[in-house]
Amino acid sequence: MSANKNTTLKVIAERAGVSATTVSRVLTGKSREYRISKKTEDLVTRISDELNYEPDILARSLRIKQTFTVGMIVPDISNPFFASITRYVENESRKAGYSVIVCDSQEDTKLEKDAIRILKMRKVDGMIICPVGKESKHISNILKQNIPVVIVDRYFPEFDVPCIVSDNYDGSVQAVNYLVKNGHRKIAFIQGVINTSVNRDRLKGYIDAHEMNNIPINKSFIVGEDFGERNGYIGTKILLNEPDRPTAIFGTSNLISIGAIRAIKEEHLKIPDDISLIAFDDQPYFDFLDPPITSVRQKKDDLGNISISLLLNSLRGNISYEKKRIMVPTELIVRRSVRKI
Amino acid sequence: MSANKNTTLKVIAERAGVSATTVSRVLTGKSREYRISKKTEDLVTRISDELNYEPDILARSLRIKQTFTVGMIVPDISNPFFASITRYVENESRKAGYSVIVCDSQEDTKLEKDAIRILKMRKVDGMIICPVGKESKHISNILKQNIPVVIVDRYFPEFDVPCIVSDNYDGSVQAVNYLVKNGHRKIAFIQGVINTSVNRDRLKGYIDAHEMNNIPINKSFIVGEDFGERNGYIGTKILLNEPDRPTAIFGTSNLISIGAIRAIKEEHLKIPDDISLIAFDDQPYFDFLDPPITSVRQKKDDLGNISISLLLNSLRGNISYEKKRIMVPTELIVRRSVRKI
DNA sequence: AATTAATGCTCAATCGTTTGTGCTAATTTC
DNA sequence: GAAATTAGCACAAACGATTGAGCATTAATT
Repeated sequence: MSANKNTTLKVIAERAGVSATTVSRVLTGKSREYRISKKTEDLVTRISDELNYEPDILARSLRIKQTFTVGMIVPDISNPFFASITRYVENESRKAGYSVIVCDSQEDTKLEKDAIRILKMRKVDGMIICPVGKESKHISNILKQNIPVVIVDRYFPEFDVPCIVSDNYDGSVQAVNYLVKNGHRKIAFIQGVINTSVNRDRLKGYIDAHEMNNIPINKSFIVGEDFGERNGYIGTKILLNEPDRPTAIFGTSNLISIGAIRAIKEEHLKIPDDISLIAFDDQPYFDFLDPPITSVRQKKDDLGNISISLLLNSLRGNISYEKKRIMVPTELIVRRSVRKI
Repeated sequence: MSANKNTTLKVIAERAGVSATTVSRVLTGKSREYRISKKTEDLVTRISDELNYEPDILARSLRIKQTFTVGMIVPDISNPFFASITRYVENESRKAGYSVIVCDSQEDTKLEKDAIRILKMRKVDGMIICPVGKESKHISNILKQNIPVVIVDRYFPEFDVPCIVSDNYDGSVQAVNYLVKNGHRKIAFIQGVINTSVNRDRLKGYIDAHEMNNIPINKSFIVGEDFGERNGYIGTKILLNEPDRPTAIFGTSNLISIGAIRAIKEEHLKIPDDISLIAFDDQPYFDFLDPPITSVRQKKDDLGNISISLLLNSLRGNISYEKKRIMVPTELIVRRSVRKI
């Protein structure tokens, strides 16, 4: 009925009248290799089934130096972006026989370091990290210890490790181009955590798109310092009180954009009549906001699935562990938050 | 520098010229108890520090039958409701020295059973389960094996186990009362997964509030069968095409309500002019929807924090492990999706 | 001075697997 | 019919920690 708490190899061995070694070999599918007779094999498997045997995973892990667990570190699990990625990672891991230990770094490098220490202590077979992104040394240290790691979302150009990232540059270019096409030339940029790859790439896209369109950059239009709602709110407040107010705001995260909407409402302005808004990282509810928000969609399913399958591959020893950067395309979802001027 | 991969008790023991036993006792703080001299104690701790010793948690767990891990099962980690709860659970667990293994049951009882099997196999010290809620036997089985469990969100009245739930009944009563106060008498109810406690309690609140206000129940106003967006959409479509259309819709989850909004827009109706809407489970962005949605807020922080601290308490052997149901109050957040008629 | 008590530690078993090596009996080979 | 294979398994040592019991040595007691 219920799994017997104390069925060990030894118990099965006794009942079958063989050694624990033999039982182990049968149950790990090594009967052929070690010439266990069909008869004993059947006997052992039968008894094992009857007793509902489940190997003690701790003992096994201790011996074989594999835990069949992967560690996942995210800056904020309650952010739908990371929650979605986590979901795909968990699903695929389970199918492959791995469990996922989740750590939330709360956008804090210190906690991230701690999480890495803990995951190493727990002997995870590999890690998927969505790094805070401000520092990288503690992450390159993992590599030196030969623990497979996959980086998602924010990457570090300076060292070789598989990274799965959205095409942030292109998404940013698309967004700005779209604004320009609609007549905007005064486009503000509310950035996220400075010195993260994500922010750098989006900023570069913003700048390059301006150049491509021969529009000078107004430095006071670039504000902000993290990906949170509050930052979007504050940034927007500042922008709206510029003497030369922008005609459009590009909020580089879903939360930043929500904060921007709050500030805009507070100033009794209308989107898009008084000011246009474009967001990064599309959310299901963007369709139902007032007005529906035009945004750059990131493919969270691909980010999650690619990263976990890359990790699993390298865990299985497939040398196809290419130390490459994988770009997942972004897509502009046009709704009604941008006005033609 | 980096944690030495192979510092074991034995290594320290050799360097210190003592036995592994002594080292173990020193490092687990049992020097006094086993009369280890201050001198050896200092020596051992010094060497341990120098070598950056971290105990092998697998070996230790194997021996002491504790893993310092807790399992967390949720129906959908990408649902902000569960993601938030998970966040609090993870934070508190880490502070207490526990790690969290997260499993996503995808609202599927079969996967939930599987998750339980896996977590047991991994010898988690305890579990926090947000059950799918349609079946309970597999959960009561865990209890029989004396694994501490805390249930969150959806509970089972039939057996004794700590449950942390929102006051769904009261939230529902508040919502209906508010609608009635605004002149509504034809109130539709789009329900979630039938036969879950959450749904039963919300439905009962809906019904009782009708009774309290002497309003008869119209059975065709009760539709739906799960907590998803699609269900909200379909339910609303049906309701809007009733001959005797309701004047207000009560969507019993955030996703259901989003689906309702989609259907209402599709039918070219206006909230709240043509139809009023009230949602269960407030979301940060509800404030920015068109119009801002009135909703019943659940305190996810309390749900998460109470459940993990209850579990940790019982893990620490505090007999205060009361097999009780803990109700977390809900709160009506009035915005502008309900019209006075 | 002999006995008792306290001090400071070690031995060896144990947790449940896995694995290299070795051993016996049956079978094949020449 | 002796030697060489092969089949079929068991022994015992890991993995790295914890723990009850025990053993010297020194100090205290009578």
